[in-house]
Amino acid sequence: MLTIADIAKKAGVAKSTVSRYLNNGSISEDTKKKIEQIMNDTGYSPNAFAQSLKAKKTNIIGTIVPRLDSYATSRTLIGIDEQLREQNFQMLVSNTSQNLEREIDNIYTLAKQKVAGIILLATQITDEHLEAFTQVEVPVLLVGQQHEKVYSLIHNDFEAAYHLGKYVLSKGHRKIAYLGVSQQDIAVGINRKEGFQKAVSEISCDVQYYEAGFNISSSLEIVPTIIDEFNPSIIVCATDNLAIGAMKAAYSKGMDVPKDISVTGFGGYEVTEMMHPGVTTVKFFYKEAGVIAAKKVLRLIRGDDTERLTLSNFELIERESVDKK
Amino acid sequence: MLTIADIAKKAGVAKSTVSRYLNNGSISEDTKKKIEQIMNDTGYSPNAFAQSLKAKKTNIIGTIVPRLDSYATSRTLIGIDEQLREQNFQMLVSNTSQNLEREIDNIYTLAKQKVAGIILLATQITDEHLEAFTQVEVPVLLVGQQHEKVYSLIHNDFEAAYHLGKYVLSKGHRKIAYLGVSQQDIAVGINRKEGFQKAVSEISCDVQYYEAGFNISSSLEIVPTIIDEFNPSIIVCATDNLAIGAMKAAYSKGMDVPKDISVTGFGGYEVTEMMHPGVTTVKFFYKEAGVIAAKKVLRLIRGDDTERLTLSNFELIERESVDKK
DNA sequence: CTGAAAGCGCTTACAG
DNA sequence: CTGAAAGCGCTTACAG
Repeated sequence: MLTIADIAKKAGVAKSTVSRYLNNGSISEDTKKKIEQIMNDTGYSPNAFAQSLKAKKTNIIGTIVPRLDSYATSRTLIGIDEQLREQNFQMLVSNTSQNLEREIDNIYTLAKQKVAGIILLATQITDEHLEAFTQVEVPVLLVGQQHEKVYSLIHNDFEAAYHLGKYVLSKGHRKIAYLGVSQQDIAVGINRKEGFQKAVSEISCDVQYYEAGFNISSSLEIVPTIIDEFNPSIIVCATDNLAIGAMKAAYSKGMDVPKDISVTGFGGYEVTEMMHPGVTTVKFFYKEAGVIAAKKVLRLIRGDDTERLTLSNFELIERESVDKK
Repeated sequence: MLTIADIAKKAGVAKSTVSRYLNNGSISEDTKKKIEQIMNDTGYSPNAFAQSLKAKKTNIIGTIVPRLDSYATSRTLIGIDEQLREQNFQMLVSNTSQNLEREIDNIYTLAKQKVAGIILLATQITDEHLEAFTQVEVPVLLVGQQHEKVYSLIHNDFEAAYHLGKYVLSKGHRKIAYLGVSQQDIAVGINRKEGFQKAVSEISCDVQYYEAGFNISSSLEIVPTIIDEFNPSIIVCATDNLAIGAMKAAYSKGMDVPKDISVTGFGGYEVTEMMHPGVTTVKFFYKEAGVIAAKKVLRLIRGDDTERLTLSNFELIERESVDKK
């Protein structure tokens, strides 16, 4: 393994000069060429530990995720990773298994590891979060949730839900069950619901609101009751998983989707396309959001200015799970 | 941020003594207690960069994955991460986006980063791989593929496929399409196929073999042709994704699964349960395999002996996508 | 533009 | 069992 001293000797200069070359300090064209030559010949690359020890920072971006086995998470990570790699940064992912406490811990741990920045795929922001953000002197970017005190990148949940609501109404549905999630989750629990509410408020119709957990089995449980008690013509679900569970539940009751009941999802998971019937849903661009997120932390790190809140786009995807009434 | 010098001063000992405490060298009960006390009071934790620079190794396990957005990958990573965390090791994941060259590069890069070990979620092992394994002086564990020269953990593809084949036959199917993948992939392309072949060789029946890529759309393309030309009573797919595509394709042709044609998957992805009908498949225990993998590299690192090849278990899950003939 | 020197926070022979 | 010193591979004022 070559060190900076080896390069310096070969080039006939001092270590500091080589270091300057590496850190784009001012050096003459001549020495620059000489060093460049040797770098190429030897394939030297600096020892990251030594760099970090001295410079007290790294080119690592810590990414904290609530879970690894989610389509949204995976795709977002791919986007982050790609962009970071391009800029010679490295992604370090830290999984919290939906444990909020571990999320807080991770913020401190990553900071201690001297990461250059932190991207948090957030579910909710507590006071402990805010405390941690101010304690650590590392730029933090929220993805998926927003908070006025922190730089955030969110999917346009409100607009998307409004859009989807209008679409559902345009299909003639007037007896609608909305299956949402806990309001602790601002983006999914509140923004989506409110966007939808705005849409249905603009026309006279019968809407009932229900709440489930985040997993498929949770909607599998509640949907039969919804059908028995309310018998809607459509179930609008706050996530694709909920929609998948709803469809499964409908089938179990011997109903056909969309003939007997329509269903919509939210998120645009790949699997919604592969189901039968395909699930009408709002698609978010997770990978693209990841790319934007990476660019945004990098700006934060470099001190370039960037907007407080960035909105990522959406697209309504019409498939077969919604019937015209 | 406290350094080892601060602790030493507070404890009235030399830095080397504190270092010995940290690295369980021999020190007296007395000084041990004193230092322990101060550690607790101050919440000191050593600078990982300095440690790595000196000790020339880390407590990081590099994990190379071909893709991030796969159920198998995600679940395996979760298992690895959990186990590593428990043992005070850290997981660094590196995504190659199915680029073999990047896979090789990553082996060298991780080694240069002084990771303590490497776990490779492998797809195929080339000579360049073997070359890299011997070059780097870091323990390497293969997961999902085996090679006689490398420590490996695989799912029991052959047995599982044999088992599934017997099951299909027991359901009365005698005109069977097997939809496999490239034989470059030993585990999925060869072992599964051969296990299945062994099963069908034990009884007289009509079997045709086909090959697709790894994604849903690939089977979506080929399955209509299979149905038109061969018209099997069942399509046995080498992966769940292929099965999902096959079902979608069947529906598109106006056929009902399982009434008109049966389908089986392989892998036990969560979504197979949520489809309608549920997909009969072989389930692998990815997360558990991840845990075992982590334990295994740790043994390798510590020089404890461990078996060359470890087999992870499977379970046949009967659902509704297979009809009795 | 360039070099010599100090120092980042650890670990590890070497003596005692 | 313990301490003083050297050194891991870099970076960064400080002089020139």
